Amino acid sequence: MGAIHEACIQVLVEVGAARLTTTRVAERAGVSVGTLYQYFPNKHALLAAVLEQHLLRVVESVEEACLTCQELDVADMAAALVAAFMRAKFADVSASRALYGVAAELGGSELVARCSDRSRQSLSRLLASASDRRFEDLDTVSCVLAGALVGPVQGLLMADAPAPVVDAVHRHLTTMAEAYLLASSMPRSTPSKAASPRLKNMN
Amino acid sequence: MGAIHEACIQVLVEVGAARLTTTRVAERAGVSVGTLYQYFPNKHALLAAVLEQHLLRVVESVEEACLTCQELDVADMAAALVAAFMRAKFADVSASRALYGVAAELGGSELVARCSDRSRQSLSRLLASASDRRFEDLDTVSCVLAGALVGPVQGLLMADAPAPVVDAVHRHLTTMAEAYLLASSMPRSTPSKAASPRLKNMN
Amino acid sequence: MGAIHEACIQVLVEVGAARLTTTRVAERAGVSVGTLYQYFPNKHALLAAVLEQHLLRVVESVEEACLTCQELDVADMAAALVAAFMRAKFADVSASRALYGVAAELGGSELVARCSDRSRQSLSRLLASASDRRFEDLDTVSCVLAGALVGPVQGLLMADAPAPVVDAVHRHLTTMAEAYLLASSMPRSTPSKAASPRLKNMN
Amino acid sequence: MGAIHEACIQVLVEVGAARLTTTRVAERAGVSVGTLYQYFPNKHALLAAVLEQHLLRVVESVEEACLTCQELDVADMAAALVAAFMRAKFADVSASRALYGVAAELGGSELVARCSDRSRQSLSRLLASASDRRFEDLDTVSCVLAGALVGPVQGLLMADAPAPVVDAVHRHLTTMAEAYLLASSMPRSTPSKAASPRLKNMN
DNA sequence: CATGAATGAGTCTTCATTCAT
DNA sequence: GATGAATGAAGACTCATTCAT
Repeated sequence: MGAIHEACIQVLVEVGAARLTTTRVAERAGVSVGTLYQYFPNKHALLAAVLEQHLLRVVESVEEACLTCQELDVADMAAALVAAFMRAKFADVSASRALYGVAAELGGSELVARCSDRSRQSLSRLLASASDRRFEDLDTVSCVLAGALVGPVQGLLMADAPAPVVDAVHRHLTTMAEAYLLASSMPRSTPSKAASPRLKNMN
Repeated sequence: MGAIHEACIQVLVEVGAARLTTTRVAERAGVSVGTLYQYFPNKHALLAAVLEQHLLRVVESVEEACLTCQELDVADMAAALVAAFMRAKFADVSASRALYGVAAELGGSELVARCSDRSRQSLSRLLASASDRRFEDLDTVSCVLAGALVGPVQGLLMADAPAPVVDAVHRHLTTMAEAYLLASSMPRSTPSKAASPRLKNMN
Repeated sequence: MGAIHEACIQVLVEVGAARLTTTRVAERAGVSVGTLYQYFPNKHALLAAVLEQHLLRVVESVEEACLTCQELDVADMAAALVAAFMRAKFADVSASRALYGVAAELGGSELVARCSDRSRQSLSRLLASASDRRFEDLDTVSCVLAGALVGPVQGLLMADAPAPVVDAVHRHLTTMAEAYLLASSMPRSTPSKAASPRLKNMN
Repeated sequence: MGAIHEACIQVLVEVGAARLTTTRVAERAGVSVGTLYQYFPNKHALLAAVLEQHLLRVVESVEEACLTCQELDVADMAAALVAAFMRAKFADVSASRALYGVAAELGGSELVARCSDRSRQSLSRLLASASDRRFEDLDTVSCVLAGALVGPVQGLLMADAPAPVVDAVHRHLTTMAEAYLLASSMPRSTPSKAASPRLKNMN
């Protein structure tokens, strides 16, 4: 079963979602089609299972980072979040790339929606605990932040960007996340710390 | 033929990329399959053409905004850019949504890459002309910025978000773009100087 | 289309309903599977169409006989009915035999029910018009009569009975139909004709 | 195994012959497929066994009735015969209905033929012993009579007829059988003579 | 003996593409 | 140029049967 799962990813990476056939996956897994269908009721379920695992891995990585950074300041949160997200996405680049197509194909499936939601909720919780700042519209912020990470990373994956570029983008995403979080929040009544907000006010 | 093109989008919207067939498109366009094949060598070409038009529309909208904002300050650029991008993407929501799947399917096609590149170049040119700021790593900034807009917008489209949410995100994206551009650049020493930007224009 | 229809019957005759495949039918018809599916939405529809034609042929033959014998006496009706039914069933023995399996497979389909009904109604109308007799429970009589013809004929078909046997059964069925009709009815008030009824009374 | 046998009938009743699978039968019987194949060499054998049992039950019921009515008069024979046949067929209506499809599928199998033959022979022997009448063409009569009972009963089963209809048909079948037997025979000259029937018994 | 996972040939069905009219 | 019937390769899925445990 794990073999089929793995084979599915390999086929996805090699020929893409459009040319993936159950027979090919079975062959690659070293089993017969019949066996494949003993574990997955149909092709769609197979793809969904594979996609789910991938999405969950990323979501869990994000959730974990969120829990770890609880109550830190916004800058630390931004850095940890970006790092966790990229680590998860780049853990298996080719799989991430291949599954992008699957996610699109499975379109409006609640699977994708569910994972997005989980991430956003973790994010909202995290931001609400920020030591230095207070957010008005938590849901919008977390939704925009999540999207703003996903977009560029997707771009890197699709373009098969080389490591230096990935690193540069990583740094920029951190900068952006921090800047955005500061810009979309107000300072908490804690002591003397109005430097960066003041900067913001000037724009 | 425009009718076929239009029909293709309609079918895409109604049944999705997976269930789109050349016959269905032809029927919807009020012509025969044979005629369809007179204008497009194969299904792939048809989809590519439709996708290209869509992407070009967005790219051109962005390029136009870039030209218009040349030499303004970063804050104005951010606002104009986000507005132009969202206007283009939300001009035909269902088409945008439907074509998302097509873009994924056509995967690494150079079509998508080409459009991304064009946008990034426009963006780079634009940012280089900013009256108040100077960027070190223009390419990374424009690439990250572009991705950071695409991501959240994609999310809105897939979730079929209602107008108020779209507006909220629009505002946040503007905030984010501005904050990011400021955070990733340094203040220009001399106020009114448009020499290097002007040079840029000439390329 | 007629070719496919015909081919379907041939395949049915040669390999039986269980081993009939759409590909085989198409091959036999000298067309491709695709063509077959242009005329019949699926295998079931094809079989249903073939069965329907067969059943309709028989039903129409019976209906015609019923119309022709209107208002004759019961004995003549019985003879004509049996003759019409057998003629129709034995017009294409192998097809009749082959379609028996199809009818069973398509089981409770309203197709079979509809045809049975049509026959029974014709029969009821016919019997109601008998010049010499009056029936109390027309529906039961026609239903039993129809079944009593179908049963033995089915037996002949399945056993591939030789002509002499068929003829003998034909004669017996006529005898039986006549005897049954007389036994299940009462004489009409018309003049002096009480011979056969009297026989009935004695049983 | 009886459990498998029984399970087979249940599956037949519930999902029909077309959707019957060996696995489903095994599951229903509470054993594994492997075990099923220990008792039946293949699916066909299983179905044949089940069908055979059913047919034999009916045949034996008829044979028993035939033995019991030996040397009675034709009217009593008809009544007893019809009653025995219907009792057997309606003992398990759903099973009878389900097995109809199996019988058709197993088509020209000698199984069906063998059972028909046994019934016809019993019937012939019975009729030969009739105290009041003498038949010329015993084989044709019994074959026609058997068929004339099977046909209407099959119709009732397929239509899932309600009890009153079944009763009405029962009565009509009795009338018909009696009428037919009288019409296809000649009166015996000597009343009490059981020589030839007795001879028949010895064969 | 029982088990049930594995097998893979065999079915139905779809659809991009062609080409004679 | 337009048409749309014909094509047939390809794919999803089923299920009778086997055999190692």
